[in-house]
Amino acid sequence: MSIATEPNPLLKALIARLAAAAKLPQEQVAGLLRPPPKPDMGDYAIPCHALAKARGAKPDQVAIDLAAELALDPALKDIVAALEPAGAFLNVRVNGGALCAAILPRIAAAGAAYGGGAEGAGQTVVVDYSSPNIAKPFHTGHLMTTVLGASLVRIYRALGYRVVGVNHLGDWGTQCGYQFLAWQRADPQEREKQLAARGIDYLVDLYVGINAPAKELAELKEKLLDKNVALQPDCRKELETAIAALEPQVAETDRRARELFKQLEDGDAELRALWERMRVRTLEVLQLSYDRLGVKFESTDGEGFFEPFLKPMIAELKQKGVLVQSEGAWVIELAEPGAKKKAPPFIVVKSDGATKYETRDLAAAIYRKQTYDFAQNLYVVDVRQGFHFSGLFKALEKCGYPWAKDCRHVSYGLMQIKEGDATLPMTTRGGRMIPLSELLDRMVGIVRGIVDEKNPTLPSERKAAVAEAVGVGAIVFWIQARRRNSNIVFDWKEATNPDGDTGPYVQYTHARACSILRKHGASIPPNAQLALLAAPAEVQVVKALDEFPRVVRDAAREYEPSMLATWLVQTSRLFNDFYNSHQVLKAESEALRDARLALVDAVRTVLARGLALLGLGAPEEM
RNA sequence: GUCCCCGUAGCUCAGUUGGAUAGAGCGCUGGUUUCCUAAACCGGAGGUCGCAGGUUCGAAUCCUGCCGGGGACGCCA
Repeated sequence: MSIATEPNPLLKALIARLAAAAKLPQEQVAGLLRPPPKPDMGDYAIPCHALAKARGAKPDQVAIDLAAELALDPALKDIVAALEPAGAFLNVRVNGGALCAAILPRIAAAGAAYGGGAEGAGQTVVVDYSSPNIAKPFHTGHLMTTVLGASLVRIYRALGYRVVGVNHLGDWGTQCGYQFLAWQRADPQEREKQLAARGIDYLVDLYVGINAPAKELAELKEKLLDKNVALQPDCRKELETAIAALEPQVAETDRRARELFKQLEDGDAELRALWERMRVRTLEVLQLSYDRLGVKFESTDGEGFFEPFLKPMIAELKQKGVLVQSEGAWVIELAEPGAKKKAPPFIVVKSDGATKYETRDLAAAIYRKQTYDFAQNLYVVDVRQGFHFSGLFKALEKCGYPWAKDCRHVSYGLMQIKEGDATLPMTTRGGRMIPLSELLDRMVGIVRGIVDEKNPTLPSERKAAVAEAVGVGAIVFWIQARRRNSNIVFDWKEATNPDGDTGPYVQYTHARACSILRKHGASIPPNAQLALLAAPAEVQVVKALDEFPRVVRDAAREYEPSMLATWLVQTSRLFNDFYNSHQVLKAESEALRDARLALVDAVRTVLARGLALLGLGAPEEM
């Protein structure tokens, strides 16, 4: 157990004495200890049901006996303020000042590293996240994986793990052929300009544009086949004519696109250079948005990178006998012998001989194990691909890789955006999608208006920095404020509500703490009498800070950054309560002022740290 | 049809390794600025924790069945 997760000295002593009195191992007592339902009932409670069995007495009596026994313990004299049996529970109220004096120095000593640890030393975690497809718009769905993945990277890194963030770019497939073809047809100067300025958005335009006739054709055919609509003969004829006119054109485009992609696969130098250029430029433009989110990848090996690995892998798997032929395709059978319903196989090579993204995922997983020797391999991908990943992991198991159990699909729900009274899905059919940069800009613009209103005297460049941190933070926090599997609706107005469970609320609380320290000017006195911090509001805040290291670990274990967000809001609320009811700079005495300054400094440190782990900035004023 | 996720206050959600009287925010409503940022704080109203069984001293939490919402399910990614 690292220092950070060890109970604070006071709690440790309490646990030791409780364990001795109850004649139980300390770990068990530590596990039983919990906060009472209401803070005014005490600081820690121990349920006595389990103890009652061992003692052969009623739980209520055990609580009473234990209280009497502990009251006589000299080691607890300065620690415990009250021992109150309440039914089957024993409530312990500790000496608040002593508790603060036990907790705050640990935070001051750790500083910005508080909450972190070294338990991950020597272990590697691979996090596959963001991973946009270059034929599809980078929209709010990618924002989810990017935000969640980046937080997991930071959280695991804080715990001492070596973390490899991978942006597994969807940069391979027939789509490339379509994009090449559209590129060839585009004006040479215009296309350069567009690619340089818009990156992936331009590639998507190319793909969508050249696919428009095919899409139209598909829609016409659907209309013709729709049994629910009775078509007039002349209308039917019209449809048939339109289809006949489109069909050769679409077929020709498809043929040429496939041909171009085949050429790329076969190593055509010119196409390869173009592909590389598109890929690099896409990443460069994306990085502009990534920078605003504080995201940086260790690897950008996309699907194309794994192309050379596929043939050898397929050959090896065939030789091993894992890859078998089924209905013309090469598959890994996943069906369990005794299962009621036959699970579909994992298709590695299509019946036309082409590979699929399953093939590349398989190769990528093997590559990652060989290259990084991960302890965990995480895929931050939306929940709809759950079936794919369970298949992938089972397939890896069938291939005989024991590390298949270390792979995990970190799923998340869908995000929609609220516009007025309407709720728009991020992938509207035919409707325009909001590009990421635009989403961020709009939010920052809204926040800039609030800053202008609330803090007009702030210099302009400071305003801009605050608006950026708070605007982007509002979105980033909103996404992480609920458990990742729930579907979320983004609400422009609510996300910036400083009274709500929002990023701006936490950031504002942090700015308040900074403001006090700034007004104080001088450095924090190092040897404050922390035991003076005995008011309930003070003790509640310090106890919350004490919880932080555990919350970081829970968030890592559950892959749930939302746990940090929840903690940040709760702690902010407690601090604001303290702020409102107690003066710091004009405290009753200098000694009390110094102690409160230490508390404020600790709050500032830990809130900033928590925000940073979630990818939010922490402006010192706003 | 099979599998996965979800169902808690009018709305958005915490709480789920089983523990006491189920908590926040929004919205509604009443109050707090000679005081460190009122982008704040405090109070009030608001609940058959989807339904029904079961396990347990104890269930929002675990098990079974059902209802309702979303998603996936052999050659798209």
